[in-house]
Amino acid sequence: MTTANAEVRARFCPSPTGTPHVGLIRTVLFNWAFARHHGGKLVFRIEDTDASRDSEESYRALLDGLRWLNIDWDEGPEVGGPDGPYRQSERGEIYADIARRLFEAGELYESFSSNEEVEARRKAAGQDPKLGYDNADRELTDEQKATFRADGREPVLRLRMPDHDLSFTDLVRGEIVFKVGSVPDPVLVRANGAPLYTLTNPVDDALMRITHVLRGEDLLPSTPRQIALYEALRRIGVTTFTPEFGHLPLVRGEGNKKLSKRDPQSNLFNYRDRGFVPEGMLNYLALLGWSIAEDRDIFTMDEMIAAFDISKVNANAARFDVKKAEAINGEHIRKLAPEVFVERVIPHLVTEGLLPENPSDADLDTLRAISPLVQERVTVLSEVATMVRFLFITEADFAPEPDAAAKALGPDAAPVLDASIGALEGVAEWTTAAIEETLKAALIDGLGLKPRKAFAPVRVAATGRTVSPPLYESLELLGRERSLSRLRAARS
RNA sequence: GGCCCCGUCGUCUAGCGGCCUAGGACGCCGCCCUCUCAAGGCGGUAGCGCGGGUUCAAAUCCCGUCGGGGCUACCA
Repeated sequence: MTTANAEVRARFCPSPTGTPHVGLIRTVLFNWAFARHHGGKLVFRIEDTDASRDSEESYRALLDGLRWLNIDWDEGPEVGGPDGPYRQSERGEIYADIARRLFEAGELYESFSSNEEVEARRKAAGQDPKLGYDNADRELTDEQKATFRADGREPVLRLRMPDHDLSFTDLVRGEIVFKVGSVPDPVLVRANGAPLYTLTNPVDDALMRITHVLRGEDLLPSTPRQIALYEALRRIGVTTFTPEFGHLPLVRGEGNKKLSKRDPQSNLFNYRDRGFVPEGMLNYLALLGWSIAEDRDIFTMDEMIAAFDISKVNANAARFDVKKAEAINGEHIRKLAPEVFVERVIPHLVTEGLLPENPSDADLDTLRAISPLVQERVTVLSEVATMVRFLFITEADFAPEPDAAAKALGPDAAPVLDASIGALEGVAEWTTAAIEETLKAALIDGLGLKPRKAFAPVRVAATGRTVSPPLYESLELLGRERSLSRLRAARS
């Protein structure tokens, strides 16, 4: 396996079906980090040769997801490049031409066997039908082919697999050998002339001069036939080298199975909607099969690029652990500059109906003031909404949560609320310090209450929840009027 | 069934022959801080699937075994 050019050219070539899967994103991430680490290129190609499954919506979702994560590519959709087009649905003539050349060179042959016929032959020979196609059509005579055609049958084109073992050195797993005869001749072109993934994927990798193929382990079994195709492509002069392969560990869900596309946990956008930040999402995904150091797991993408080494990627499957993903995400949220945090939180508050599309300056001032208090206590941005809700909700809509009220606004609360109202009415300057001093004097000293008992009713009355940002600051931001009216409302 | 991959705390991982009485992180438990919840600090819980080799020495190498997974389409 020789790499003709020194430049690393990795690629990402998803099929646009459904929503972006976190496993797929982990794959781009590793390709991207690999390419960037080596100062090479990342080629982005869309494998949409199956019109029945691919959709424009999925294609756009893919771009959207990548843009959100700030993963960029050097050649591909929207940025162009020397080997376009980058959507396989637009490369029909290229595949037809190469298929013709391969056929003329004897690398492909016409095969007329139907699945039923193959299965029948396997059974007749006392073999398991699951063994698949039996290479029976390899040496059909012209007369036999003419007979099939006379019956109205059109052939598919199959690749003649070589008569030697196929081995390669996997970048992640080391030496892997597939015994000769263990892989049946694959179909590359349908009877109607439509090219299949088995043809288009290696052909495009060759044409785009891809040097390193890093993909999921689920594609490992297809490697021998791809290497065989590469050998054929080299013989007809389409390319001069075979890329290196590296198979990344599968991402599993609950249980031991591969994380299903149907599982909501696999949907990248679920995480975005819940308020994962790109920095956290990527950091967590990077940990699925790789680690930056023995004693550290929080890092930036620049750090990942600097340290990424494909040979250090772990070969065993990894389970996607939402809890840990959230913890990592929380770390990154805390590292955001305050103004950046505010910017990213706004869309979530808009979604929750707590802010209009274009928030007023007053709203923004309030948000900026409360932000530092919540930034350090959330793990995903959507949590911010529940924490600051009490500040942005209208008085008409405000009401303490039933559970919280039951816990903290019972009969015992009456004297506490009365004392609080009386004391706060006399506060000269409505500031955090003054509120704290006043409340402590009235409740702790005055009523002789434990702090825990003293502040719970006030907190629930003012914020509606037993858990809130720090109380005095919250009251200051709420303002004297709203604070007192909520306390009075809770009293009655 | 066939082919192939994988096997360190519950989970993600470090480890690539001696530094390992196995390190970090998430989770969980406890303590501190404290107006709540977090965050932060401190401490604790828990693991090399099993059996043979090789070696002075194995989580690390080899074989077997068991277990898990992937693929097995005229999908990608």
